[in-house]
Amino acid sequence: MRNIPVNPFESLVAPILAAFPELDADDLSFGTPPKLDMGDVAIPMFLAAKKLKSPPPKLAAEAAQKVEFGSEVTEAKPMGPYLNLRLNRGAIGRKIVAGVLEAGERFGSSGSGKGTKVVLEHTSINPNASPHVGRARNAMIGDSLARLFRFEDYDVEVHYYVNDMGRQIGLLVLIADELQNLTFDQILDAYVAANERAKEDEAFAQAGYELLAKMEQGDPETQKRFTAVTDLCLKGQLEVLTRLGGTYDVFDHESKYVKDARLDALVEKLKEKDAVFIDDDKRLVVDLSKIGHELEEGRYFVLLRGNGSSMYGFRDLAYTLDKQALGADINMMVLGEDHKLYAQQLGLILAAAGHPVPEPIYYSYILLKDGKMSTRQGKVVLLSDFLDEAATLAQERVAEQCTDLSKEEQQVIAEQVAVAAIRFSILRVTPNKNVIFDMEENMKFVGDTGPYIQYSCARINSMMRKIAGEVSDVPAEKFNTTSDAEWALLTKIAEFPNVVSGGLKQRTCAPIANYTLELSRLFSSFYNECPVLKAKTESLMMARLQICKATLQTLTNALDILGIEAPERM
RNA sequence: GCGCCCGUAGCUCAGCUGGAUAGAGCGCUUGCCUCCGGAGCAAGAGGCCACAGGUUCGAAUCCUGUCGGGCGCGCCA
Repeated sequence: MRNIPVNPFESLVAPILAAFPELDADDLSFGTPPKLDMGDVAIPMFLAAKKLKSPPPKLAAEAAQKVEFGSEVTEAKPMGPYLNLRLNRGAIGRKIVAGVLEAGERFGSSGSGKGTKVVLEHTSINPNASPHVGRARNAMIGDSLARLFRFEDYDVEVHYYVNDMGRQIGLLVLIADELQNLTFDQILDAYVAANERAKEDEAFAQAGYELLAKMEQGDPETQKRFTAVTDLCLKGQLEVLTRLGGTYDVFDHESKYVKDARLDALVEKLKEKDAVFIDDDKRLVVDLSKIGHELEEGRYFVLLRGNGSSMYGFRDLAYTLDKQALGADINMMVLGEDHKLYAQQLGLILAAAGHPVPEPIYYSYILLKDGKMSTRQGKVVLLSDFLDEAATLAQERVAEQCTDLSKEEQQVIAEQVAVAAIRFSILRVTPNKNVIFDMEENMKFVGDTGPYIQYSCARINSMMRKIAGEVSDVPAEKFNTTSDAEWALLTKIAEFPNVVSGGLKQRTCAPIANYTLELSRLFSSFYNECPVLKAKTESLMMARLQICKATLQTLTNALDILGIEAPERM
């Protein structure tokens, strides 16, 4: 299918350039005035004024006089530094609707990612407990980013790094042996207990290290025991993450990267720069100050323990090289803010050894109203708990609203509402800000929420169900949509491609989430002010139905990027 | 102590590649279901955009400092 660039104001460019030959298209942009009574579209004159060395207000006045706009412009007047135009809204609106409906599910994508491969690693939760919403922020950000890049035709491969190594897993394995038939629900308690005990029980802690050493040496029996525990965890975690709509292409196990010939070469490169040494405890340590790290804090990076076993970072380097061997053009990973220094350190090492440096996407922690989450104090919101409770509440609403649907159908919808609530509340916040998560607020489904967006979609679907036949994708020549509510909605729809490209550039879906809110609000106003099925004329009804269809298409495309499904009824 | 991120309405957040009168939601006050789905709409109250300087014709947006919060800083992953 063809990508339709919807730039409804394109036809206004040529007349301006004709009047001012010194300018080119890049000097012009189109925006919405703060109030619609100031004009339908505003053209800021700052850039053009700079080029022509004339004050913006003077240029705006001059342009209003000089430019010969065609029939699409009914009035041009300068307002300060802006040239505000009043337009033939029907003609421009028709272009917008036609563009959206022709592009369909591709509307918003410019397809610029075609032929570009992306490897994106995200989630990678330690196998120790059911994920809470804080951990899940990684999964939601990562999954939506994958969807965003795929929407733009990038070839995206999602990787999940399974931390099936390390001392803590060793301890967990020991505890698991004692308890027998460990279940996923018991793992967190077991994990906490194991770490507590290791603090007091020297022999137990030592046994953990020994087990880890055997694991590294490749002892098959030990590997089996580790795998049994980590698989149990991963399976349980994935069950919850899948409920959220997350998908993963490849699972990489940390234990695969204990020994890697490429690391020897990497260490050699560091030696050439005099950046590695063996310390008094026989550890292999990188001195990052030799390869660009300026501060004393975080200067040293340990690769191998005194007994020769590898540290997490050492394995991670091997893993990174392995991912790079896949030949992706873009290598991204979603990391918590606590990994910032660590990722920088890895980056320095990779760069010093002549390897490319992956691109990190950072996010900050989710806080609760009364402070930080604490697994040990039980001050957490488990993702599965939120989804269960939210789905129960949604189910009650759906049962009232959709009495003719089966219980199973109602449950499917309720689950979609619950997922929308959590994904939207997390995704709409800028990733590098802390979010304060309020369980109750997020359970109300009112106001600036995912369910509100879904509700807009359900209303449109409801109208579509009531009419006989299909709504044509080709608007009639006569497209008499002139009200402010219609115009505001249409221009917002036309913004979508820019929102997508902005998100791609900034590597975040937050602007897309906020866009769906703005669009839904404008739709609700339109819906309230403009009768659709009861419009005064047949042609007006059709035009409005087409606006509704274009709105639904845009919302659907945006929600798809966010990983939120829009049920036809709710 | 040092480094990175953040500070916008009572609360939760938009807006930040500098541009018109700083926007939503929740909560509070008022209207609106004999009208396409009230998970909604319309209106009101509520802001020294943390504070202090600077750059600019113009700063919530850029720079510096202060204060407040989050995160990190050599055998955890």
